[in-house]
Amino acid sequence: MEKTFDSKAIEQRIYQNWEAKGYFKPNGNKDASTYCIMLPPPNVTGSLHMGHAFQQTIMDTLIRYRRMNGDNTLWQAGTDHAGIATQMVVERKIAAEEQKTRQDYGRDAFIDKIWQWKEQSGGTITKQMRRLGDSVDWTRERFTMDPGLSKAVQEVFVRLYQEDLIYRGKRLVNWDPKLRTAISDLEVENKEIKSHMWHLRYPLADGAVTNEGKNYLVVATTRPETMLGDTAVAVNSNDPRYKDLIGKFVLLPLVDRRIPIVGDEHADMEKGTGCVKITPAHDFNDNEVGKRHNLPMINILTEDACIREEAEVFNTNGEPSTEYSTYIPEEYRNLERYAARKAILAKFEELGLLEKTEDHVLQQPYGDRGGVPIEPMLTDQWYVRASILAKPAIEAVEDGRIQFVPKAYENMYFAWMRNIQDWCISRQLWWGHRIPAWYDEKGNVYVARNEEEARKLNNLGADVKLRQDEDVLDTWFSSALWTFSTLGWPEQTRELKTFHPTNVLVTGFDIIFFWVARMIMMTMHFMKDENGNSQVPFKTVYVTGLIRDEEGQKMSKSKGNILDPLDMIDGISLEELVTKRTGNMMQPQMAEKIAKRTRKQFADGIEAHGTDALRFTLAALASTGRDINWDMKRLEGYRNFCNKLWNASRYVLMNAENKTITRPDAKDLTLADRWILSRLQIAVKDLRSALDNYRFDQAASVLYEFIWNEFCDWYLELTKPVLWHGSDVNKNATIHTLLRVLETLLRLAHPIIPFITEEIWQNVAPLVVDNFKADSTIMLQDYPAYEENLVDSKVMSQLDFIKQLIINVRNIRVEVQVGPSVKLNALLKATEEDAATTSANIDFIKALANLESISVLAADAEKPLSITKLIGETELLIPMAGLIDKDAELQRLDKEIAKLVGECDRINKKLGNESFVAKAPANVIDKEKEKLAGYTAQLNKLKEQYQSIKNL
RNA sequence: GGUUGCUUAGCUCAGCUGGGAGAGCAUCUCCCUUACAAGGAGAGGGUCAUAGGUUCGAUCCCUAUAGCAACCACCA
Repeated sequence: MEKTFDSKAIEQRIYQNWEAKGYFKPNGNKDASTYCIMLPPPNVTGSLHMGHAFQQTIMDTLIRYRRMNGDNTLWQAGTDHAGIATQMVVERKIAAEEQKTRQDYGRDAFIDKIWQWKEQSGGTITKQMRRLGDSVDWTRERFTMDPGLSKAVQEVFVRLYQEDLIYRGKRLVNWDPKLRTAISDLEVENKEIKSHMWHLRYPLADGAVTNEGKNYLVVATTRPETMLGDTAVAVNSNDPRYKDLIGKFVLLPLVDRRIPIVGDEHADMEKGTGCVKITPAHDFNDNEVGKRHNLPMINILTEDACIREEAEVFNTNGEPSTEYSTYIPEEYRNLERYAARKAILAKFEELGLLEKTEDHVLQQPYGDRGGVPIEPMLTDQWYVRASILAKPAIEAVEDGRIQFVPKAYENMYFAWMRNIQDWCISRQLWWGHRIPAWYDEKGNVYVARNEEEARKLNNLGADVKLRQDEDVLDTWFSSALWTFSTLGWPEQTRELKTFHPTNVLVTGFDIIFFWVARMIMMTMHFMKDENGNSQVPFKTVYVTGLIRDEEGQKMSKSKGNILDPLDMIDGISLEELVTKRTGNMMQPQMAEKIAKRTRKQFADGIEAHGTDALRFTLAALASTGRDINWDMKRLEGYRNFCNKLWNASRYVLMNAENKTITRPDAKDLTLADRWILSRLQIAVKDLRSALDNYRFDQAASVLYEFIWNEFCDWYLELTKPVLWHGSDVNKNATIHTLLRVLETLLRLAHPIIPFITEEIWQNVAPLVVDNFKADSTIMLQDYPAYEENLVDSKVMSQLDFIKQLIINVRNIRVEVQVGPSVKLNALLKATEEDAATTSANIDFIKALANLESISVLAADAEKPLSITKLIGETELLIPMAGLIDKDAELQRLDKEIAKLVGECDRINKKLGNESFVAKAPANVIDKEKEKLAGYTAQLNKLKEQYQSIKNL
């Protein structure tokens, strides 16, 4: 074996073997319990980021753990077509390479182009998942636009429509003028921007005047350009300044539109001027006001947010209306919205109608994909009546059929679900599931699984021309069906029956609303058990935090702080890293800054750490669902840990080499052997409990602690005296124990660090596993079970004493500055038990503490001048008359005595406190008393030592 | 504006139902000892954000404050 673990070469070889042998498939055991995790489908053309690596490490750990437990285990994987994101990528690509738009291509050709792109780049992320060691059943990989899944989407749409849970309507939606599509509320991000508040004068009509005698009202607005679509001015009905004007009219400047003054609670007397311009077609609040007052809606914008040549006028129900003129002054026509704003403000100024301009900070809604301000826009869209579907979905979490880990996220879920708005599911895109609705020439709509069915169901003859709805569905519509569509629904497949409901969903909190909530709603509506009760999609939602950079910043391309998990695994040179971070940027001006920072932070690039180190780090950081600030040091530490395990294994294998090792008699085991076997059981117990409770951080620390601090630091050292000087039976017993413990802990650690454990196991298992089969794999071995009867607490306390003894000798060496190579003589004034332990294990003690001799003094023996330490009630003495630095030793003892006196005082005070004695529980009082007794005994011995040294 | 979470060693974070705080990294000292210098043996380091309260006892429970973060809503 090499001195270090060559992760790159070994990992890929191992993974290929696993996959080729079909180890990732369910075992099909009908008697076993089933365990299923659905991979949140990543964007098919995307690539792996830290969040994926994090979540997948957790999923793979759970899956491997369950698989080793014998469960019939399925990790279902697949990818998402990611409608907007993918379409944008391809649009950018054809723009850059061919100077073409999707319209140049035409719908069908453009979609073909996307499919080509998908074929070409679609494998990236699944390849990366393989590098992570993900044990997903690749034979069942799915894609949201597969025929099967598309059928599920269609079926769900049609059924929901038939149940009146999907409807079409002309409503105000969040419109992305760059992508020219509607988006859902969730896809809107508010950004704080500096802008202005403009106060505009609207002249009163019919000679009306305000209380103050003015012949105009002043409205305050941040969006003056929308005034072209105003259909009212609202004032508060209780506002003494204006209430008399309610029912009168203003004459809207520029278009001379006579519009009413209405009284509405929306107008806040405290804010602005108290008068609000009402633009029902371009503002959500105004739209509500419009409904309350039966106001017409005037759409003045095109789908790319330019001023129309002619407005569209609708009545309050969205039907075309002639109540107002569609006239728009020529000077504003076709102006982009912000140019229009400028022009309109200029005109108001010119007319003397711009009363004032104030600085104003406002939250402006932006499309999360397009990155431009969204525009509330009056369009025909499809909606899901989410509030109805939400009801059972809320109940399922309330009554615990679905549990969130950490639980705190349930509140977030409830808050959103209890106030859920209808979900706009149509998108004016080309890439996605086309809406299965057809229109005849009169505009009647027919929803069906296909055109033929539409005709048949509605008795439409061949002479009726039908055209399919142009729009596609929101990507999240198909992802919402993920748990059952991937298993074959609407067919009643065996997989669906076996694996649904699934067990755990591992995902980020950022998509609880986008995905988790909608998945629960859709699944519970469509999936029923044999009794007709709703099935949940999963029983547990494990919510991870976000992985941020070392400064706590979100990782993003534009910030140039992205870390690629593959680079942590394989390493990357500085130049490549800089190129990667600065290449293909949306804002090239940032490139220099990013390059500079990257060069500073990663002066030597990134070293290869191996998959296992990355996975172990991610597990160790997975604590409470909090965000994680990524720390390269942590990764290095755990890479060292993997190396430690590797070298410990080398030690074990070197000692087992060319020897016939047989199962030893129990009596031939040394104390150290028996101790590590006990200690191993405790690790097994702790690790199982950590994994059962989704505490991957605890699992990692149990492994780290056991492997490094117990197995390597103590046990391996304790085996050396046996292997070098011990009897043959002891040697055999110790080597056997080394192999047995190593083999067990490899299985224990395998779910988190699969590669290194497999590689070592292949060498260790043949030496210790009964009936070892040549082509077996660690991933299908039994996960270690806790065996309580193997835990010997007496052995553990004996070894604990030995450890303390050795540590104290080492401490003395440092205190008196005697190097570790100098052999010392030690004496003990020991309790009967400690004396027995010492003499039975004298070789261990002598070897690890590097002692020439150690002997137990008789109870009444004179104590020679020594440096002395206390181990419980036993005194350790190192006679070293000439070596003692009297002052230093006295000082040290002083310090220790003072500390103990302090402790004793505190406890005495506590025990003297009447209310403490009266009210504290008995066991707490006993504990304090015990402590006091112990401290007092120690104190006395220390004082004795102090005296003897002082008398020197 | 509302909600939730966070504030513990220089850094990153654990700390289960209240009984005088732990890890890794970093720092300091000594050691290339036949598994490992990506190592070994030791050491130092904390008013548990602040102020009140409940309690015999508070890092933990309650209230308020400050700072940070996220989410939701809204600002015409």
